[in-house]
This record gives sequence, C-alpha cells and structure tokens, in this order.
Amino acid sequence: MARITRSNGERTAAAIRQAALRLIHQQGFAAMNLRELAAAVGISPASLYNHMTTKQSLLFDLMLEHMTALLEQTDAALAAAGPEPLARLEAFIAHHVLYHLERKREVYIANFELRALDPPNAARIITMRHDYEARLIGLLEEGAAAGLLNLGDARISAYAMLAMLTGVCTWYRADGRLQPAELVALHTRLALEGVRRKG
Amino acid sequence: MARITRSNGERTAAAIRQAALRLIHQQGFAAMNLRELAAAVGISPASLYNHMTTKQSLLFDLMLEHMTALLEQTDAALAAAGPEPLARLEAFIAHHVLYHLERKREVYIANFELRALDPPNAARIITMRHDYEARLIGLLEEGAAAGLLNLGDARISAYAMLAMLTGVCTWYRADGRLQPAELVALHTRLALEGVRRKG
DNA sequence: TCGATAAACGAACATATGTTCGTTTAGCAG
DNA sequence: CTGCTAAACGAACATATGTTCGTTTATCGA
Repeated sequence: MARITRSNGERTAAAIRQAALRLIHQQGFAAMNLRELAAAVGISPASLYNHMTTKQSLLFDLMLEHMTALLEQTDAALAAAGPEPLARLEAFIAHHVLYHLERKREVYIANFELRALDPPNAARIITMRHDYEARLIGLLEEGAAAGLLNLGDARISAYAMLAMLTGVCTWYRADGRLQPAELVALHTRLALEGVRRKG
Repeated sequence: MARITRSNGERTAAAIRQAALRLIHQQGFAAMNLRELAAAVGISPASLYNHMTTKQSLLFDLMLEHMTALLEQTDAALAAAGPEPLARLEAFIAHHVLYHLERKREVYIANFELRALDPPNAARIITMRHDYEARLIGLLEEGAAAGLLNLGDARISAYAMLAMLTGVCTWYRADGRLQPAELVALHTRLALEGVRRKG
C-alpha cells in the first residue's frame, strides 16, 4: 500500500498527539510502544516518522505545548482579575483547577514523565515549571505584603497548594458526581483558608 | 564463576529491594531493566531470579510491603492519640507527613506505578489504598459530627488533603532547608485551617 | 496535464530486555 | 568428611522495540 486516499498531514499529526496523550497517560511513556501508538492512529509504525522525528521528541513536543498554553492562559486570567491581591489569588486558583480538569492527561504527563526526557529537554520544561510556580509564590507574597495573608513560608505554601490543586486531576472524572464549578469552589476554600489572615 | 564467598540470601534480597526502590523511583518501573538492577546489586541478571519470581512480582512485593506498613503504623499512631477527634486528625496528619518524608520512594512508587501492575495485583493494592483513605474520611466525619469541622464534602476534602500532604515527598530533600518537624507543623496548619469550623 | 512532494506501506535491522538453563561452588547439617 | 542446598555464573533464547530504507501513490501547485 502507499498513500491513503484523503489522508492529510495535519489531521494525522493531531491524531498521533491525541493517541499519544491517551497511551502515555494510561501506561507511561516508557511502557508505550510505537507499534501500539501507530495501531491506535490506524497507520503503520513507519508512517509515524512522517510526523515526528523520534519518540523522545514526541514527548517533548507534548510537554512544551502544554506548558506554553498553561503559562499563557494563566497570565490572561491574572490580567483579567485586576489588581486586588486576593482576587488575583482566587483567579489563579480557579484557573489552575479548571485547566487541570480540562487537560488532566497533559498535566499528568508533564508532571510525571519529566524523568523520561533527555536532560536538555528536561531543563527547558523545568524552567517553565519554575516560571509557573513563581507566579503563585509572587501572588502569595503580594497578599502577605498587603496584610491579607499569613504565611508560614511562601514557597512551602505554594508547593502545598499546587500539590492539592493538581491532585484533583488524578481522580476527577468528567461523568462524576461533582461539576467543575463545585470543585473550584471547594478547592478555593480549602486552599485559601490555610493562608488567610485571621481576625 | 559460581557461588561467591560470604554470599548470603537475605542480604542479597534486601540489596535487590533497596536498589529496585532507587531505580524505579528514578526511572519508573517500565524503564528500569533487570541488567541495570543486577549491576547495581553487583550480581548477574540470572542471579536475580534466586530472589524473585518475576519483575512484576518484585514490584508487587515492594508495594505490598509499603501499604502494609503504612496501614499498621497509621493505626498505631491513631491508637496512641486517644479519642478526641481533633487530636486524632492531627495525629493522622503528622504521621502521614513523617512517614511520607521517610519513605518517599516507596510512596512515589505505590502512587505512580499502579498502572504497571497486573490487574489482580493492582486490585489488591487499590483495596489497601481505599482502606487508608477511609481512615481519613472517617476522621473528618467524626470531626464534623462533633461540630469541630466544617466540610464541604468529606471525600473531596480527604482527597485534597492527601494530595497536599503527599505532595511533600515530591520535593523534600533530607539535606534541605526545613526539618521534618517544621514541615509537619506547616502542613498541619494548611490542612486543618481548610476544614476547621469558624467562630 | 504533469511533476514534485507528502504521506503512506512492508520489511528489515540493530539492539534491548525478561527469562531460562545447565553448571559451579560455598556453606552448613548430619 | 560428605553430601545437599543455596546462591552465584555465563550463555543463550525468544520476543519486543525504536528506527531506517526503498517503494508506492494520492494530492496539489504550476
């Protein structure tokens, strides 16, 4: 066989990314093999290489796209929230939860497959993750400076909050009992009460 | 070569478990290969099979030992905490953080390599994890019933707390800035303030 | 219409990997 | 001492896996 009628490069590349997200999320990057990926897309293993350079670059591209989108959308949400520190913090939390519900597979992969990246690729993703953490740490410090928050330690508080907020995407099911808006409300309260200034 | 002078089955088996914990934690179960594990222990790949039946069973044994210890030690900590709901909740949190700091590799593996287990093995570990979660949910419900806590949803609160408290072992370094006792204090406050009844 | 390119294929390669086998020898019970 | 067992080895097997190669053919701009 050769080229398939109505085949299209963009569509195939997108199908590969989607299938890879699903398989890596289910099994992990090392456990996913390219024959299985190809079968999921409906092409031969060799054809994958018309749309990617190596298995490693496929993983890196997925992570890079995710981190880029996360940073951009976070900045947009903060810009829309205005200047008030607590409002900005709440906007960050709400956006984080919603984004993580919506793209749980990407998030999971970016968090747990870092070790599968070549060191140079890993370094680039780690830098972007630090940028993201720095935004929350900055918000917490703003809130503390304004006398609105009471932090034991801004960095630890940020890590703890991120762990809690990100945790939601390990068990969230779109067909589950709770709606995204409810999860945002519950987690906003759980996160904020731990750092809000009392009295 | 044949049997090595002063070789000892127990010692080798323990060395295999330790090396496996380290390698699986670093690279993931699928990415760890038995030749590398054998080299880390200082024996040949074939010799591994004097101490384990398959690679799969090695992973399962590690997880089973961890979950068993976690459940036993948690129950001991709760028994020592007495009957008061808030004291029991604090004891749970403190024990959880300390255990997770001390055995971060086991925890990480038990959390993220479930997908690498055969379905029957996975089912056994999942049951034990549910048992563990049920203890926290029970504590939260006790506290709510006593009027001490104000929960949006006991199960969600429990998941969020566990995610936050477990998150500590993804970044904790024994040679880091903060001592375990400080981390316990910080996380106890962060976790409790989100659920404590106000006024 | 036609040629260049894109996008697919089957087949194969080189290597990696879990596991088994037959053998060897140290340690220990009798 | 002696023989059984535990614990190691090298070698090999069967399969899995990332990747390449040469080829084929649909698509599309000129």
